Amino acid sequence: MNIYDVSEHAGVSIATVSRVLNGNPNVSEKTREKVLKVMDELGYTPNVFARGLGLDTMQTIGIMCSDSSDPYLAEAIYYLERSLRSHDYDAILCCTGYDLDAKQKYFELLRSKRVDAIILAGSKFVEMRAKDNAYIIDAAAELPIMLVNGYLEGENIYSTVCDDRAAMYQAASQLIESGHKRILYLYSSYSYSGLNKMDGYKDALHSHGLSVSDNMICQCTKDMEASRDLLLSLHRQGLIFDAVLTSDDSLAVGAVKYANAEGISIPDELSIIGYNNSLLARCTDPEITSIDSKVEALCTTTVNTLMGVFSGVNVPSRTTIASDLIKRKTTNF
Amino acid sequence: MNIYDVSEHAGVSIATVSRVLNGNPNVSEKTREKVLKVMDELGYTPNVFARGLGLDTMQTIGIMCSDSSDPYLAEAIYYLERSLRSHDYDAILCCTGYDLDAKQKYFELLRSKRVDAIILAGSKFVEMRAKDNAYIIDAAAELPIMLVNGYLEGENIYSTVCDDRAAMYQAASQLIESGHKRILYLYSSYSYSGLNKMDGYKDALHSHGLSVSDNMICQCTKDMEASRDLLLSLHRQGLIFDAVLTSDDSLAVGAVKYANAEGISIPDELSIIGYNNSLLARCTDPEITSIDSKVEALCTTTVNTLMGVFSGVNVPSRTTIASDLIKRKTTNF
DNA sequence: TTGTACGCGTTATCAC
DNA sequence: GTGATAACGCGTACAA
Repeated sequence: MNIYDVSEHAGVSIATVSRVLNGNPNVSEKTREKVLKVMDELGYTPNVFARGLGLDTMQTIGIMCSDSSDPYLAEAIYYLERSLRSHDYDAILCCTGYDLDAKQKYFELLRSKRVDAIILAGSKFVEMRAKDNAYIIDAAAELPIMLVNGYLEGENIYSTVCDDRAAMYQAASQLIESGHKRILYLYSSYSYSGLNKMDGYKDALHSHGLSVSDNMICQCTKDMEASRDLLLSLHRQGLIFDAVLTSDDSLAVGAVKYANAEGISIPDELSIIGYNNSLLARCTDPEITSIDSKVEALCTTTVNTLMGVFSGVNVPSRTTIASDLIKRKTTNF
Repeated sequence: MNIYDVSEHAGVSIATVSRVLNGNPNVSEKTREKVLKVMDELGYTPNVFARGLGLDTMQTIGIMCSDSSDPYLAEAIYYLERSLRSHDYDAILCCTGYDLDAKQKYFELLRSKRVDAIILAGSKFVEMRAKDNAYIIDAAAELPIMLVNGYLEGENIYSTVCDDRAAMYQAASQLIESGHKRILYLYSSYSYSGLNKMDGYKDALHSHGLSVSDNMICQCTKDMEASRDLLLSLHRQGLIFDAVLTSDDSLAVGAVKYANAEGISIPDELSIIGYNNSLLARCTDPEITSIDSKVEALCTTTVNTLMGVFSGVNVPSRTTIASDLIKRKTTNF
């Protein structure tokens, strides 16, 4: 079943069928109706492979993410897919894990599939060493690269980020201004976003005349049990803290578990702030005050920017979206 | 950069280049090396669109799911993608929502993209009325349809399901045997899986000589706040229950919140069992005993079955995977 | 307004 | 072991 069958049954040429198919106005109403009728009768569907070959596009975008089962990334992928589809683009998903070699391998794989663009979802795709990002910058010569919550400078590379630094600055400041003096900072990675968050925390302490001490900044696997255990052990080692600020909700959940386990009252004795405002923040008792990093806005903006790139509009290479602090029961403000 | 360029530079015909590309043994070692060298020098990558047109496949599978941000489905999609990719297949994601018309529309869309198979992830794709599933059964004449945790009978349709009925039967039985007499059943939908779960609950009561009463079976939006509020209102209306069995972890989280809010002691006064053993079950205090529906096994089995279908092996049209009860702190066994 | 003919880059079927 | 050539199905100049 192809365009020739349709043309034959309708008694017109394939060019006319193609015109009808693509809404070309240079077809008489009568012919159009005849062709549409035949298409319907034959149950004709254009062959996307042939179309792709001719136009050199299948209207498909590659989405890379380290782990789509992570609540934050799962949401991002959901919004990206929905948004892309509303623009008639398909999304090929590719979960890469965290290994640089694997990321590069999958990146090349997607390129070989001739996707129209690659979206790197999450902050795990920008490496510390510049040379490790060269493969992205090089590829951008051939197709647009979109970063969701990551920043990389380069021609044809577009970043949409949440203002993590400001978000953390604000959160830490509110903690300080509500009387907290010893804020423990818990983070899980040194990504672009991770570093910004930490800077926000440090800046807030500085601005308020507090000193930043290394033992109040702790790295922890992004896992609630790991976070709980780390806090338990720090507490037993005698570390004093009256607030925990975390780079991810899962770490904050661990903090709530720690407090509940030790009979520490929240927020009277300990305040806790999470990040991402995911489902997790609403699971615990008390529910967690969390920074909303605006995933949906981040994703739709990314897709809108990409559509701008496709249509040749001049779009910003970097868009920053402000976050919100969602106040719940783990803080006293 | 195409096969002609390579053939020209290597001084061979395109047929030979194609043979080298596809590992055809009828090429002399010398020629092969020469061609490979040229390919490397020119940075040649075969055009997947052209290949797709010729072979009528792009090695792509469509994955449909109602909402990929749901923790359970997000995990499923992760495992499906990973497993498909390990077999050199791409995954096109399509989030459909819950509306039947939309599901049908996207189903046809994926078919028009000529994917090699469609995976329906989650139990939301089998409708109560048989005629509403006709579109799936019809499509199966042309491509394999795989259901993950849903069952539909039909030629070229393959289902991989968790034994929800047995899982619920076991969970309810354990509650009864540990002294519970009034088990409230909370569910969110009438899907294939949803009905099986409910049957398991009812069967367990019957087997243990307890009567099933309608007011102990409550439907609730799949949302923890909705669940908490429903239980609060039931409680205040005077309904007595000593256990809550739920069709989803989010409902169980709501039950924990309800108990914590009312000062009801878990598990002494109230036992709670969730479903899916998702992240959510580990967020609360106390952590929730939950039925592990074995998503990973479900997904890898689905993909393995699909590969069997592709290779013409005789595969079962239905595979059932046993679940596990993961005991935590909301039950006293 | 409509039709012809070619290009897109493969794979596969022949001949040699 | 290798090469010429025909599909594959569409879009689109260009011609009519």
